[in-house]
Amino acid sequence: MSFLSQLNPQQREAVETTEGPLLILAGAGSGKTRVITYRIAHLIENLGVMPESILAMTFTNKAASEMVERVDKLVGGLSIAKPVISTFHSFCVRVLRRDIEALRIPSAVPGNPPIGLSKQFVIYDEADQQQLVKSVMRRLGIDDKQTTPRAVLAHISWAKNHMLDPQEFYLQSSDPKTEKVAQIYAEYKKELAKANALDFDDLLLEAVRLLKAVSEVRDYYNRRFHYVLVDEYQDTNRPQYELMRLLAGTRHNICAVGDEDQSIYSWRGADIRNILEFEADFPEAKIVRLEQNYRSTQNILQAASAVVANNLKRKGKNLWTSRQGGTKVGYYEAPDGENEALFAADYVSKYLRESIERGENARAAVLYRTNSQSRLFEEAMRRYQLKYHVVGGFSFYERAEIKDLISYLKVIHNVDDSIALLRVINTPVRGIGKATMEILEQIAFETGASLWSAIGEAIRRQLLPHRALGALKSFRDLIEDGRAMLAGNYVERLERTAQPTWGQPPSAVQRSEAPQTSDPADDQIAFDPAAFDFGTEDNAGEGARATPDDGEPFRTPGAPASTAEILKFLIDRTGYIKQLEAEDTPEAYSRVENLQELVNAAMDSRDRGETLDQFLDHAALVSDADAYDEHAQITLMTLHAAKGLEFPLVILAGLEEGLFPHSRTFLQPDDIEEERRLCYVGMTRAMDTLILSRAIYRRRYGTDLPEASVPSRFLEEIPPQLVEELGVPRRQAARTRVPAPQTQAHYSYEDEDQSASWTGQNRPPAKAYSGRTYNSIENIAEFFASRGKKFNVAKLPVEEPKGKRGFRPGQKVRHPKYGEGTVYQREGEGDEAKITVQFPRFGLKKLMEKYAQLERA
DNA sequence: CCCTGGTCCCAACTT
DNA sequence: GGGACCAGGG
Repeated sequence: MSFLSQLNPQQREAVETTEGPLLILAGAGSGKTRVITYRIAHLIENLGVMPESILAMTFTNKAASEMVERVDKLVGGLSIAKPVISTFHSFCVRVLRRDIEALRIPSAVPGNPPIGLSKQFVIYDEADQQQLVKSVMRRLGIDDKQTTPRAVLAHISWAKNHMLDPQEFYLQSSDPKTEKVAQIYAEYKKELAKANALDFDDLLLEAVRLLKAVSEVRDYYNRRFHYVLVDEYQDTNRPQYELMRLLAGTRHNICAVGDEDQSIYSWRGADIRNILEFEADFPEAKIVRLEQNYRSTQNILQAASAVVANNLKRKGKNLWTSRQGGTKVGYYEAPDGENEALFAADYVSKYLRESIERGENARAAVLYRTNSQSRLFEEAMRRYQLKYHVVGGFSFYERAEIKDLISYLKVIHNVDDSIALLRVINTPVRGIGKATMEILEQIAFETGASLWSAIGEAIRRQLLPHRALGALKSFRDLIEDGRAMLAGNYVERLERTAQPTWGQPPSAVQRSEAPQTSDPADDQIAFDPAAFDFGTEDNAGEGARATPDDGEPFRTPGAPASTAEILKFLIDRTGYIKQLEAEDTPEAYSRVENLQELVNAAMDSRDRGETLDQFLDHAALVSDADAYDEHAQITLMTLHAAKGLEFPLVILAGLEEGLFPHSRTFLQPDDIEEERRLCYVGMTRAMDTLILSRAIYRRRYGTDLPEASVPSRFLEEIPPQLVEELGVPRRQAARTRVPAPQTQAHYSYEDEDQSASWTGQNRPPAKAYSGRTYNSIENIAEFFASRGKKFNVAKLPVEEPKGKRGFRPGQKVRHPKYGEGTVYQREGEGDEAKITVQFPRFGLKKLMEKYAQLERA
């Protein structure tokens, strides 16, 4: 009971109103998360509600895990049962994995399998979706120059977010272009079904459809969950809204928390009406407003409020803070983007140093509108030797090598996943080229089956040249072996096929054991937590592997192999890592490291007792925002990713018309309002200091000449008395000529006398990035690798060439095209021999000795 | 059949 | 700044 005394009267009212619909309008920094977690704790501790009958839904995994942690602190140790705190998407995946087969309908043809997805469905990410749309468009003969797959996908997603199926979408389309999109949408949907796959939007849609269509399933959840909380309610879309209503059942114990001023996801289908019309949906609803801000100073709050006050579509509120005054909002006008970034680095480093000296919370964030802005800030931070953390951009699971291996797992998990299959069928190359693939696709199309079936068909009916068939067979064997490992009958398969293809056969005692059925206790009493394992762990029932057994592939013979074991098998058998190591470039080694990291992730997953499909779900559902590290001193991220966070210092960069607000939003007044809310979100992240900045000249694409920018309209919306201009007087900006592209020296502060400017004494070190001099070739390669660039370091000649006819390093040779050169290196033997030759005019060339018509010179 | 280099075209936010 | 695609050489 004691923790309730830590709340203000409004917060307390929100916490103690447990029955019936409740809308909590929580202004920025008003203690929203605190209210949600205390409310859960109150239900459990004071009212004796069973934890597992509480469901809280958030948007990001990060928000969910923070909530879990905080609830744990409040009621920790009280009970093993836990409330279910999950993202919408993860929740839906769990619901679907359990019961999606209830949506199946029997086939019209007796004996045929039922129509509809199986529990083994896979989740398609954006890249997968694009591939699929592209192939559909190709087949329909639609020119992808005029209508890009990207644009089509955006339309499809829009339709899904508004719960329109292809027919409905077609009926409402008014122009030929949209009609075409509807046609693609219909085909796309069929293809997904064929692949036993769902895209992100489907996860929500299908869960809603399931709950609507199957009353047993709905009843199950209604018996199970008595209290439902929804976080970030302003950002829910139509399917999420319906899901919430379905889960609320007849009890209507629904608690929605949100702030209409922070609605920033309308492009994802978020419907601000959900929050504005909550009372209409639930007439008996109670509304509590949290208007005391505990985060920001008065100056910051006033400035932010003044901006958002220009919006028409809002309920309006009066946020107040007891933190009177505070430093003014800073505004810095940089001559260009590079300077803006250097200013930020300079300011942050000074700020952090001073904070640390005063023993204060030393954390800062640079926020921007678009991910591509991060590059300049990263470079500036490195120049100042500051450690920073970037949220977003390229995520781990988007790396090519990671996607390759994940795709292998996907195919093993579900052979009909044609998109994954396409990705790996010739990766690493095994001689399955374009011609072969065209025939396979033809077969698949004609038989109406997946590519996998087409492979079987092609082999059975000998529809391809010998060599292609061989390659296909070896691919099929690889996948079948993986599947056998997964099913736990690898040994049987080995004995049956009598050709051990991989390493040494596991020293296993053969045991015929059916692949574990995932959930034998499907229909249990409503509140057995084990029956519905939403928790973070505790799947550790019957099927779980024993202790970790790194090193040896099989400790439990005959049992299904873990994801990690299958991964190791794949890496070994495909020679993926070996091939990378042979490349012998910094980039290749960093890929190897990534793969090792993937195996580690799989081991962690196994230790949590997860199965392959759970591992794949995780890989599909982790997001960039989840990579946020709260201990990092400096964080760079987009405004969207910053939602829900707070920092003592916030630098909000790129306040320019066209960038922020973004040019794509100019046409629609509603879109501009959303940009303004985004600005509000950004400004209210700041606790003590808020700096806004803008570049007078900005380069749009790497090489183009910089363009002059117009200050963002949001700047003018801030009352001038709250703002203080920082740094360089205007004359300096005027003096700045349009810089020639890529001339680093121009921006170094030593160039111009700016001792009186904002740079103060804290000059950037003269050395290049991270203070290292990159003078040797290895260093340069390392530098490029650290920036994700390709840079091949020629291997020093170490081996003695053995070939009798071969050319030796040092020899002079003549090439018909490149002229005379000197042999630098020789690799491989016989037909495989490659020699690297230094040509005076053309540089290093790696040539196949067999083909290149080299002569002695 | 694979690899490289050149060219074209794109570039908002994210579960 | 970079991904996708294509042509040409090995």
